[in-house]
Amino acid sequence: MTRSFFARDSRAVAPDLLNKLVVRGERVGRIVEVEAYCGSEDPASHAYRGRTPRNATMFGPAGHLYVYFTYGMHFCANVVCGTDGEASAVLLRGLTPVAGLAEMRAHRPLARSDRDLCSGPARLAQAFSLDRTLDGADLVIADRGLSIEDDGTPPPPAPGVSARIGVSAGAELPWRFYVRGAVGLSRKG
DNA sequence: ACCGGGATGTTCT
DNA sequence: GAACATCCCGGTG
Repeated sequence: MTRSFFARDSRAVAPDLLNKLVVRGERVGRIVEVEAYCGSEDPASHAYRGRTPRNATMFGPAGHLYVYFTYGMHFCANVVCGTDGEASAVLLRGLTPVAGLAEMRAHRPLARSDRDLCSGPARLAQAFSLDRTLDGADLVIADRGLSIEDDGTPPPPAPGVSARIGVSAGAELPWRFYVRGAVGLSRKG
C-alpha cells in the first residue's frame, strides 16, 4: 500500500483496510476485523494521555507498525495512521488465514482449529510472530519482511460496525469494523 | 455453546 | 498498587 493510503484519519483507514492482505514471507492473512483509535480525542487510545516510551511509534509517520505488550503475555499490532505527530492507529483484530498455514500453526500450538489461528489481536500477532522487534517496521517498504498488500479485492460495501472490544473508556464509540460472516473474526458476526 | 476465572508482567498513578 | 485494546482451559447446560 502507499504512504498516502495510511496518512488519513484512522476511522477512514480502518474500513478501507478490510480485505487487504497482511504478508510476511510465506504467511498471508486477509484483514477481516479492525478497530480505530484516535489519539488525543479518544479516551481508549494509548496516546490519550500523551507520548510515552511505549506509544512513541503511534506519534510517528503513517504506515508503520505499532506493537505493544499487554496482560503480561500478549502482543498486539496496529497500523499507524494520520499525519506525523497525530497518534491515530488501527488495531488489527482478525485475519482469515490465506497461505503459510503450516508456519502459523507452528507458532500457535494451542490453536484448536485453523479458524482460530488469527481470530483475535494477540492470536494473529502470534501467528505472524509480531513482537517488540517489529515495532516501528515500515509496512510500505516491507521493512523486516512485513507488508500490507492489495490483491484487488475491494472492502465490503457495508461492513459490520460495532463498539470496540475490551475497552472501558470510550466504550460507546462505534469504531470496530469487520467483514460480516468472515472466517477469523474474534467473535461470531 | 456459553460462561467464569487464572495466568503474567509492563506501564503508569 | 491498579489497570490492562487478551487468551486458554475447564466447568456446566
